Amino acid sequence: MRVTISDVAREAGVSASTVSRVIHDNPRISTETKQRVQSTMEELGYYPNALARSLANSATRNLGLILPNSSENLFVNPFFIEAMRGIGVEAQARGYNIMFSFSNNEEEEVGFIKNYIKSRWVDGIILLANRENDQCVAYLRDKEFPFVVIGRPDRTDSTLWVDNDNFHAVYNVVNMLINRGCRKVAFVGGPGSFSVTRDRLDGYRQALSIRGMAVEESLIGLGPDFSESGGRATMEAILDAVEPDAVVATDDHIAFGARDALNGRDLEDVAIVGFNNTLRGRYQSPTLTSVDVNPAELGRDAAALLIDSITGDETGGSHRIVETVLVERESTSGLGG
Amino acid sequence: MRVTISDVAREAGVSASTVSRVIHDNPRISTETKQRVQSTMEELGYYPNALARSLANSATRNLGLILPNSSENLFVNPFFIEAMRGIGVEAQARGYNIMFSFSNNEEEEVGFIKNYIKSRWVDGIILLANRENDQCVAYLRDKEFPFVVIGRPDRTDSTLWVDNDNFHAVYNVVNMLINRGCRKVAFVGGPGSFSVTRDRLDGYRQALSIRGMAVEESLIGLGPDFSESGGRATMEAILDAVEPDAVVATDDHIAFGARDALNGRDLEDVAIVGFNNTLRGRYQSPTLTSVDVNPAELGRDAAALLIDSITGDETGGSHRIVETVLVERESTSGLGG
DNA sequence: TCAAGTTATGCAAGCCTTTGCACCGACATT
DNA sequence: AATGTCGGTGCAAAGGCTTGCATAACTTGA
Repeated sequence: MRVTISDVAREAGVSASTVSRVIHDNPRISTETKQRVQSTMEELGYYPNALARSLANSATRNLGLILPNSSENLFVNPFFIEAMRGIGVEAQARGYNIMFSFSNNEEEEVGFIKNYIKSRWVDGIILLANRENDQCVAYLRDKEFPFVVIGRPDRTDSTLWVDNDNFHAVYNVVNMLINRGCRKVAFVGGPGSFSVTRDRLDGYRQALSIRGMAVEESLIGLGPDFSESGGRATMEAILDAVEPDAVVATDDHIAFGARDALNGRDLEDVAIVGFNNTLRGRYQSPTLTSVDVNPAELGRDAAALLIDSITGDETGGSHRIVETVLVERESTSGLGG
Repeated sequence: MRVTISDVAREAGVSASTVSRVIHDNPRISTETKQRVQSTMEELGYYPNALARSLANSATRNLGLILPNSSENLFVNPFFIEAMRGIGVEAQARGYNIMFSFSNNEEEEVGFIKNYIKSRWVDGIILLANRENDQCVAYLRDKEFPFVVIGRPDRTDSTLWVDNDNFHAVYNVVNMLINRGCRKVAFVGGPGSFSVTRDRLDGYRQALSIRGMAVEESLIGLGPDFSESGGRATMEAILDAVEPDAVVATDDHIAFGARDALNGRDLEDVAIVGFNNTLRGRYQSPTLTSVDVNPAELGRDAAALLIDSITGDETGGSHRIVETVLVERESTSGLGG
């Protein structure tokens, strides 16, 4: 039989409440009693039953993590595992456990969330997906259950979120390209329905404007997804109208597709910058300059924000912005300094 | 306030025990009562509290997943996320939740396991690491706590495990290489302390023997780790003694290192086969033939085995072997049919 | 010397379900 | 008519911890 709080109490000659207060370091316990109880706990090898504890104070110190549509090729990039690592490390450091679910569609995601909440397994939920008009967000908001979104949500009020400064990231990239002599920078994005795409496009436009360069709409293309084939098609469409000297793609896979299209027209010298710093970009020749969005940090901050909110610490605000890092490789090395 | 079992009981005019029995579909409840209670539950939106339930029957329907040393570059290959997906999908399908921890070293891993067990959060544990002489395994065995290992453990008695048939996988690869005309097949492995390395080496030796070819020890090299640099050094050492016409490496990264060494001596035509079917192998030119170890299946089987064991279903045996698949690409395309 | 504080601790209810055992009424049996 | 059987329910304990309130012993102050 397992040793319980009352075993400790009996052995130490006190009541269970006293033992409980010792565990929680309640100041109303005398030093002497505290020490006696502590050594008794040690002696008996007492370890609190988390279930009973959670039941008593309706808080589990568990967080639920909802991973998006698992079948997607999203898993080929290190974003998810890295984000999970960031979340895990932060949570562990603060005494929280993580439960995760893989879902195949939005409906399933909502189902998992519902189950987590109703069965009372978790104190808060982390969403690793940031679709527009997200049902999960809607549900959580409706239930007023603590949650945090990685990626900027549709409505930023009354929602915790963590994201990169996507505007600024692209702004800097475009600025760098202009500094190095590029004059016709194309933008190849993913779906415009994602805030990440819109923010990056805004950064692109702004950078050109600030430098007094006209924004040519024919240099801008948005694809149907974040895939290589989407990038290829989008790039082709741009190339039918105009010939750029540099391309900013909102994902490495899109960038590879774009490069394919460029190569098909013997435009091997066009500079390319991608996003997400994938392993493939690091190895496939020529290696790809890419913006690292720092997924581990995104995860860490998301967990921190959520835990703060659960514990009532609102000093951290409602969101965090994580720095991006431009990793330069061969795909931009042909440019001047 | 949340609706509890006694709310339902009161509303339906029965006792809480009856409601509980209805939930568990106890045959001793009359059909009439059952239906009345069910509609009352529906009406009130009752959802059982998992904590109270777990406390009452000392079973949580949670599984703990221990991920190995997170800082390792192991995460660059899709093995982990895929294995996690397999585990997650199987567990979910059977009504189990997964809790995970990232740890930095073996000691931390044991700490997490200890916490999971003592705080009673989980009913079983899945180890995604398979070191030799693993402290986690030792601890779990000592506590007689249900667990499963992905990768063959040191002692296979009284332990659940899931692995590939590594012997057979390499046996087949070597056989294929011989069939296509190779006569000097080198073996570049990771540390010999891992069973996976030893099994694969055995398969290599056996394949040669069966075909009546002598095993030249100078064609065999084991490296210090599973890294690219390790593979390079090991290959160099082999090349100092003999010139192979094909190489079997026990990991794609090792294979890339080996290729580097070969290229350094202008041996671009040597065929190479790796393991783990990494994304990099798929894209870095020339693309790499590799053995896919089917990590999602490994995860799925591990979860299934563990859950069976927890629920007392021993019919599935104590281990499962997952098929591997050879994915042929350019690195072996120069060979004859 | 007595009321009013303090300080240290215990009591018991509460968190929510599960389940062994007891019970009750109805019907069958002799 | 007395006894046995059995289907259908309820009681209450158990699972282990937390916490508001009560209480007892001691101080303090007037």
